[in-house]
Order: sequence, then structure tokens, then C-alpha cells
Amino acid sequence: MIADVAFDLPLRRAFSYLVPPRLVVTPGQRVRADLSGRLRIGMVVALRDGDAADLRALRETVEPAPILSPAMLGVARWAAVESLSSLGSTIAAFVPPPRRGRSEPVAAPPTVERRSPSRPELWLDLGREDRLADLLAQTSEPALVIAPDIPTAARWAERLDAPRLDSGVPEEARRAAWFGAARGRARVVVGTRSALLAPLPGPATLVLIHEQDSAHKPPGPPRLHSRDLLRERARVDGSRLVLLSGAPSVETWWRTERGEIERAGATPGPWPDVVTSDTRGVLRNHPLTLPLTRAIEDAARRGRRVALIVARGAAALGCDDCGALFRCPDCGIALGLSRATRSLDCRICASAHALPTICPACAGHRLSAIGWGPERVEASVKKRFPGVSVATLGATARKAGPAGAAQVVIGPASLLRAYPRGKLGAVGFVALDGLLRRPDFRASEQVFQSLWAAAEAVGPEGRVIIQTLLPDHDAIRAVRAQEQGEFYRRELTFRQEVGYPPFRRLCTVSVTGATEAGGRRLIEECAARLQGIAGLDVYPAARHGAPGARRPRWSLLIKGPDTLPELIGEPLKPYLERRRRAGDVIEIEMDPTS
DNA sequence: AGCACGCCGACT
DNA sequence: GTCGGCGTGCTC
Repeated sequence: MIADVAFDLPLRRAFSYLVPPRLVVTPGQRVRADLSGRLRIGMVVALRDGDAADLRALRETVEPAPILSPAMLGVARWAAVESLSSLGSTIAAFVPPPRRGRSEPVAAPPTVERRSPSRPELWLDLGREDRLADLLAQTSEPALVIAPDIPTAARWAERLDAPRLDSGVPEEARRAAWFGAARGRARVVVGTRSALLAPLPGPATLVLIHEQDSAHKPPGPPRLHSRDLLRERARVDGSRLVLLSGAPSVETWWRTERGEIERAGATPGPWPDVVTSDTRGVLRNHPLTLPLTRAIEDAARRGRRVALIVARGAAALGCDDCGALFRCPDCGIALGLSRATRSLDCRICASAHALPTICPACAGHRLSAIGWGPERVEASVKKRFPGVSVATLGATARKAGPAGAAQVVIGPASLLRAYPRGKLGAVGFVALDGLLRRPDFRASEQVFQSLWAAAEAVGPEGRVIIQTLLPDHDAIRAVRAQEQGEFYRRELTFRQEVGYPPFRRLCTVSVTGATEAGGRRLIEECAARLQGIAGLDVYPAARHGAPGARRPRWSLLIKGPDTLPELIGEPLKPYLERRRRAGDVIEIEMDPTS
């Protein structure tokens, strides 16, 4: 017997081994086998008869039983194809880490009778989280709840009294939850992305919290949104799929319009005031306009917490004499100013540069901060409200949760996740226009979702204050009026006109060159391989002409039909398997979010 | 992804 | 004359 084994490598093929007579293996089972001189862990993805004369033998099993059912292995295969990732790295992302040392007795994933698929549901209403808790308390079906991040998973696990499958709990507990789920020890389990293929003992309910959240498609293989994987899982095993979101992704809304997803509970409910505040002539000297200042005073007086939404790295350093902006010598983008570490940081290459004292362009000494990053806003708020406690949630304090007891919390829009409905007294968007102007076809959608999340988090008693020069923007009007349909209609019209998702699928190829000529050659070579494939639009490689950039960068946009991954997987294979060629690095991203 | 082999520069 | 840079190719 021959076993085909997929390893956590960027290779698009499996390796074949002889199954020694003393071992019994099944597809979905993890094994240890020698590969290029090392003992590595892989997963058996197929078994077959054949001539094993020149093959090496499997060394041992990691667990005595498979950890993925044939159906889940099939979903992993699908996910690998869809995301242009290798099967091995896809599997590695979706199984619990192996126990070191001796193997442990585990239950094989149960074979579940397949139900006829039901239509996925989208729950939009303000009471959706309570409704979910009720549903999971009442139903006798097993359920898997997927949260966008570890703190959210922790909150839901506590609320539902369910074991956790995410990496926020000790490895042993995580493994116990996984194998316990297979045995039906807990009816409801909670996890993050890594739990998407968790075994469940029967017809199940699959739940995705914050359906629209970009955290459901993090960096690293497989580049696939958890929502899409759950849709496939629900399709193959007939599970009920419930998507929770007050402001869903444009794609999901579109599917509800087409009848592919059932839309439940869009009825309006109590809603806060959503006000805009003109920043003309204000933002230069101070981050807070009068309405936002008053809202903070008011909330502080009532003992309510305020969140200020500020993009990370929104502050830069410029020269007052010649107007030059300090940029990353490698990447060419404006460096983020951090007074705390006395440095200028690049958010692309993460390089840190010492704070300069003179302008290299004109030798001027008058250097000053431009724009409002979290740090500058924090300093300014502390100065304006000496008696109020202020905390910044950034890269450093990310996991601190709701920032202890601080009355004013500052951070990116993603921090709103941490506050259930009505938990905040006010939310202020310090510089919404910076978020709206991002060169990203999803900028408007994401702003809409952030504003909607803010309105939900403050509840009907609170207020949302938006500092902007664009008070009539679609996203703002929609949230102010608590009216979603019109926003999605316009957004979908725009997407259709320009050929963006969900009407066409995208893939980007980007190259960071060691040299101008080498990088150019690599991206052109890649583009040439895609020429002439029916159904594709391959746009000319764009040179990212960041001023003064040392490493030249290019990117290439590919548009295609739903079958885009199948169309380009084979032609791009050499670039997917060898990401570095000489000093040039190539990166291929399926369904990019920007 | 690691890692081994393989061709061109400065040194005991 | 070697040590060693990384550039290319292979792993059942």
C-alpha cells in the first residue's frame, strides 16, 4: 500500500511512501515520515496500491486515528485550490498542533449522515447575538462558533460555557476540545479560524461571528475568508450556516439579493444620533472638534466610556521649511511617527529609523508632526482632559481587551469588536477622510461597516461623532438613517461597472525586486504566462513609484470569473512554489481585500 | 520551506 | 591554492 502525504510546504504535490505492514493508516491521519533528511509531520491525503519499490516507508503515526474526516479533507482540498495554496499548508492551518512525545489515544471523526443542504442565513438585527445564545441553548444539534479573533472567541466561549479550540488556551485544552468535539463531549465548541474543520458529531450548526471582519482572512496560507470555507463546509455536510453581522460584506449582501442566502431581521431598532463635524481648519492644531470634545465631557460626566477611532501610523514627520515628508528609503511611503520610541517606523517593511533633527533635503531644523496618529491623539486628549484616564490600544496593548478601566480608549476601528451593544457612551472618528481616501475598492464598504459597528456599540443613548469634510458620503448617510439597502445597491452598481467582486474575482501578483531590471523581468514573465487565457483580464504591471524607494516594486491585477483559481493555478505554479528568484520576491494573492 | 550542491571573489 | 558567498534544484 502507498500513502500520499501532504507536508506543510509551499509545494503543490504530495509525496508517496510505503505503508509498512505494522501501520494502519487512513486518509486524514497524521504521520511522521523522512523528507529530505528530516523527520517531518504530514497528513495522509490518499491511499493506493502500486509499486513501492523505490519508496521510503512511513515512520509512524502521530495519532492512532485520522483527525480529519474524508469530507473535511475534501473541504481542505477545495480551500487549497481556491486560495492557490498548497494542500499541506492549508491542512496545517486547520488542525490542532501535534502533541510532542508519545502519541495520544484519540477518537476518529465520526461519520455523519449528510443532510440535504439548507440555505445559509444572515442575521442582521440588533438582537442577533442574544438570539444566537438562545438558539444554541435550545437546540440539540452540535454547533461550531467561529470568532474573528481570540478575545472574541473567549467572550463567546464564556457566554456559551463552551470549550475553546483557539490558540488562546493551552495546547492540551485545545486538543482536548478538538478530540472531545469528535466524541460529542461538548455540544457547542468555539474557536477562531483554526477550528474551521473541527469534527462535529452529527448534523450541525456553523456560526460565523462578525461575518464582514477582515480578521477572517488573515495573512498566511490559505488566503481564504473563513466565511467562504464555512459555506463550502455547510454545502458538503448539509450543516446549517448562520452568519452574524450588522453590516455584512458586500458579497454576502449580494448573495441575499440573489436568494442564495436568507436575510433575517433587518428591522430597524433604537438607534443613536450619528453626527458629523466639519474639520476645516481644526485638524491642523487639534484632533478634536467641539462636538467631539463635548461628547467626551458628557460621557465622562455620566461615567460612560468613549472610543476614539484613529488609524495606526496616521502621523508622519515633515519639514516646515521645504515641506518634505520623511519616507522609508526602501519602500518610499511616509514613515509613521512614534514619539514614545523616538523613532520613525515603516509599516510596510517594519524598519525603524532614529528621529532626525534636521531635514536631509534642505537642512532645515523646523520639523513637525503631520496628521493624527494614536499617540498624538492620546497626548492631546490627556492635555485637554487631565482628569480622564486614556489608553491606546495598539500593537503593544492589542490583547489587553477593553483597555482596563480607561474612560477614553484610542485605537483602530477593529477595537469596536470588543464592545457589545450599548457598552460605549460615544465613538468619535477623528479623521474619517483618511479612511475614506484609502486607495482600495473596499474603503467605502469598510468605513460603512466601522460606522455601523460604532452605532451599535454606543446604543440608542450614545452618540457617534464623525469628523469629516464629506458629511454627505453614502456610508455616513446610510448609517445615520439606519438604512442599509441603498448603500449596498450603490456599492454593487459601482462594483459591477468597474468589474470588481462579487462580479469578477481578483488576484494580485506583486514583485519586490532586488534590481530594477530583474524585478521588471520577473513580473513581465509572470504576466506573459497569463496572456491568452480565455476569460482573464490581465492589467499591465504597475510600477509603484514611491519617491526614493530603494527596492522597486510592481504589481499586477488579474480579473477573472469564479473559476479564476483553476485558470491561473497551473500557469503560475512555478511562482507559487518558488517565491524568491535571485533577490526578487514574488507574492500571489487570491481574492485580495484591497 | 529547508538544505545540499555548485560555481566565482578575498584570505590563512 | 582554499573558505564561502548565495543561486538553483530537490525533497517520496
